[in-house]
Amino acid sequence: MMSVPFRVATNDPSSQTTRIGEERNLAARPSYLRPVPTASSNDVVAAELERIGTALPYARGALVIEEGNSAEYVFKVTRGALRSVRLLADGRRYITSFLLPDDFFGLADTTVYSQTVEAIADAIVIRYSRRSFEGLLERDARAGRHFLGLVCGELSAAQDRLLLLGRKSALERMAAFLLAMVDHKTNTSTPPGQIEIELPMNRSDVADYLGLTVETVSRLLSHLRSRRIIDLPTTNHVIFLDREALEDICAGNV
Amino acid sequence: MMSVPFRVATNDPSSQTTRIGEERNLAARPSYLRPVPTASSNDVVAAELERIGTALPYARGALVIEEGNSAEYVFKVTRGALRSVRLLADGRRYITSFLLPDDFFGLADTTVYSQTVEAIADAIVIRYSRRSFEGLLERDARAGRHFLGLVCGELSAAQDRLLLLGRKSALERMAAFLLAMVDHKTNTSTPPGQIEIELPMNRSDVADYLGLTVETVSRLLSHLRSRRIIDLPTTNHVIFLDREALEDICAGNV
DNA sequence: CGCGTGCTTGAACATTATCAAACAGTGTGG
DNA sequence: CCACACTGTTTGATAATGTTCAAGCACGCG
Repeated sequence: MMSVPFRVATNDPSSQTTRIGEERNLAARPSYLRPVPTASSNDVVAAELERIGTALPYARGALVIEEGNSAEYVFKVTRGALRSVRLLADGRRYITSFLLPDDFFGLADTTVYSQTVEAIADAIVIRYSRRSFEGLLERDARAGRHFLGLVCGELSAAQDRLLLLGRKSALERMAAFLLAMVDHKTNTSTPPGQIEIELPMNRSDVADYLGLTVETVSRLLSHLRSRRIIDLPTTNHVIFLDREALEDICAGNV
Repeated sequence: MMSVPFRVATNDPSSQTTRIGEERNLAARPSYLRPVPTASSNDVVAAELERIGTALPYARGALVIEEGNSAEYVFKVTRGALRSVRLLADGRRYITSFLLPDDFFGLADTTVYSQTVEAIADAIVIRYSRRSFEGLLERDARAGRHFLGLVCGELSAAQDRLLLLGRKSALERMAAFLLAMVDHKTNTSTPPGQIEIELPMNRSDVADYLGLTVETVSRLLSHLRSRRIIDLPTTNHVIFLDREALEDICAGNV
């Protein structure tokens, strides 16, 4: 019922094998040598992007972009996980989104970054200069449409989260979050009825994502465990014992 | 400090003079007769749009699009005001945005509308068939970039509202809302210190926009009035007596 | 004039935050 | 290798913010 509150992902499986600590410039051939586009829109855009991007590694905790800095680059996650953060003057924090492989970020900020992005696990991101990125959009109408589609998906996800924050209870938010997390892991074809995931973020991050406090998040998870809806063998390892119950909670059937 | 939580507006002053009850098809000349683009990007896109749009009037309370219906059209507000609504099964409601002149809507929904849009005042909207709209994007890279910019702006506004809903108090939300409303009215060049606006929406709409209840909204407005920060000569007429105080509240300085 | 809808105000209540303390896991240094 | 410190998590008690329920008010309309 709920759509996934994470940034939409593209479907190109260009799995980078770059290791942490290594840097690789993907801009190899000059533009006049690139092949004439023949494949599907997404493939062509992906190829164009690869030409102008640079893969960068970030260790857990590292700062990728900082709110207020000049928005010179656009990024795409290849590996790992990051968080996109907005801060208030008095220290209150809100996590706009968790960024996972194939998610873009920095796209919507045309002059200055409106949020800080930090790695919550060792990560690899591909960096594109905004100039070359805009050049791509200028030349290729398909690229524009492609990114329009991506940003529209993000907008739709953001609006789902507005409803979540504006009108749902703490327990409903938690259930929605867990379901979104597990649905994002559709690739892991585990047998139904015994699905499990490893959360890449800590309680504090979950709290700041759901607009709650760490204590409430902890209590809600304990509550779900006591109801045998989930299990928590370790802090970040969640086993889904009763997915339907979560969906009921999500739908408002306490 | 807060960015305006309304949809971004384009800058083309193509003020329609169509009256309520009238319908006008703007697609006059066939595409091969349209002039070669020479003006700025926005102007060209606006001209293209005018060619494929149909102006439609909606009376106060009328339904423009309904959540779940096939997303056949894209719209742009010309006159009046509308609300974009998401509903939960049990009746809880959230207002994603208020739509004012020059705002687009329906853009982000590619297959099915994800929200209901209703007129909260008599309104005129221009309707574009998605097919012709997509055709425009296909042909003209500038159109794609133009709308990418628009949707990015909306995304950024939505993220501001996520922070607002996730981390701000009721009073802070109210102050932010009032400031956003008054800033949206920058065209009315009233003398500083005595700015006033007429709210197009009722208390219930404000509540569903800020994630509060009608009673809380009412109490907050009374509170601000008793503090001589605003005045309310009639229910929807707000006079700003102390804008700085509102900005302080917004910034977290109670 | 009386009804209806939307707004305001009050009192009791619920949910979630805050404050506080204990606990678990991990890495460090003796 | 163990004790210690550090950070993140859990749990409990208390408090605050905002909701719910209830009643009265104001404005517009038949």
